[in-house]
Amino acid sequence: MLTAADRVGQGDAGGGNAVADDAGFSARQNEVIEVALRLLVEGGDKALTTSALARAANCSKESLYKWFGDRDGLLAAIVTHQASRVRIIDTAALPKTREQFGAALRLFAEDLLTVLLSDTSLALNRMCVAAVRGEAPGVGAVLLERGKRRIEERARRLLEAGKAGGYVRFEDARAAYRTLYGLIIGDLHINALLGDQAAVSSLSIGGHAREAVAQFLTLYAPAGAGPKIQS
Amino acid sequence: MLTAADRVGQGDAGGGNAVADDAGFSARQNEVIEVALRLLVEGGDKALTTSALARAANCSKESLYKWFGDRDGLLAAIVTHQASRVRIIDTAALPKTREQFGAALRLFAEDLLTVLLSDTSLALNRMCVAAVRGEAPGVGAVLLERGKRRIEERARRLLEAGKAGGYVRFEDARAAYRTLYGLIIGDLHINALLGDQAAVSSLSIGGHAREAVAQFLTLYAPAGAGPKIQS
DNA sequence: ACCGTACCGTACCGTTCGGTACGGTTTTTA
DNA sequence: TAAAAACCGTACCGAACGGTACGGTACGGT
Repeated sequence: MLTAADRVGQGDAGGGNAVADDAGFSARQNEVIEVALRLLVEGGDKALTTSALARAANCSKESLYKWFGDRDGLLAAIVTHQASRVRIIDTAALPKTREQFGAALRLFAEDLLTVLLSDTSLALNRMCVAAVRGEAPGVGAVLLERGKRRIEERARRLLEAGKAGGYVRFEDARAAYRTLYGLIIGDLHINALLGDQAAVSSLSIGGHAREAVAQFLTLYAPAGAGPKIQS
Repeated sequence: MLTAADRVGQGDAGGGNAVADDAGFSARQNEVIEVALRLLVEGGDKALTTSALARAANCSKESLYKWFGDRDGLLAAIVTHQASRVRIIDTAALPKTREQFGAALRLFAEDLLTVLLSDTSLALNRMCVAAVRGEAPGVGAVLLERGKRRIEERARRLLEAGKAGGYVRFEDARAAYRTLYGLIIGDLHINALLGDQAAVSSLSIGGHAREAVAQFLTLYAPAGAGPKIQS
């Protein structure tokens, strides 16, 4: 028996000639997935019914079940699709100077804020959070693995580069990343997830990112450097 | 017409003699609410159906609807009830020394971690997050107002006391609180909400709280003090 | 011209849920 | 003690959802 996660990316297995994208879905399937994502953003988890999706995307429910297996498979497909869209700007050019390192951190902070507070990400996170049932992994694991983990990897590489260059000092990379994440996000994400729009609307992404990175550099400054005051 | 939020606390309006607690619910109603909370923790949002609750709590569905109006009213009642349970240890004795201030911050950090990562809080937050529908405030607003806001108030008073005592320095109390929250929680909360149990299980509450508070004190140390190295 | 495949639109089925109604029983009140 | 209110257990209803089945259509291959 295939689980929903296993089924992801196995659509169009009948031998058609459609080309699959990176995530393994045909063009038509991606169209449907994007309509599903739109429904999800507009009306939340409850609005994304198979009937509503078939109507909005001009496809048949039978096709939905052939492509995605069941509703959970559809949800997993949406998460996978969106995770492949959020291209991680893998700064192949690792920072060579302290200024480049700070700039790379600020860029990461701005990207993280922009993505996490976007309507799309919020709707997706709400869906995955709601799908967690006790011990079952569910769709939330897919989002964790294909979304957050990859973002964390990017930051970890950046932090290691900063450590190698002597710009920051830390022992536990996991703890350092958690601190960086906390300084950038704070309680913004959970407030936004709970529907508090005021917290998000009155926020300067650039300014907040700069402040958070300055705080991080202060905390993880090498022993020799004096305390850096945030600009 | 009453909204779900308006109805909260108006149970037992028929003239019974039952005594209402702080949140406005009778003893019997609190029994039912706690059973509902247990169902929610065990099986998630989907498991908390009116029929299941009536069966588990040995009450009739008719009583449920008389007490709470509709399902949303029941959910709001659960949130209100739990928020009133999490008594904020209002440290009436504000810190008089730097050590007391640090200890109070550490206690706050431990309380915050313990509460936010508890099964009950996670289930409640999952429910409220899932209940957010676009522009409608929903139950999430109740949790924000009666839960998070009050915790934030406690921390804000603590921070102001620290500022008055000269232990910390900041301009924007909101920003300072967000930093403190971020240092304490990091990405632990969202990971736990998404079902990642590994991130939570391998965590020493006390140690992490101490570290986060040390970082906060480093960042917000008054200008005169030298950089404090975390113990 | 014929076939296989993929697909659409619609209808349909079994289940479940929120919400209501009713008879019988317990508890409160006078 | 008797009326009245609250309550329980069960049954019931309409609606909506996940999932399936079927007839009809477009299209590329042979």
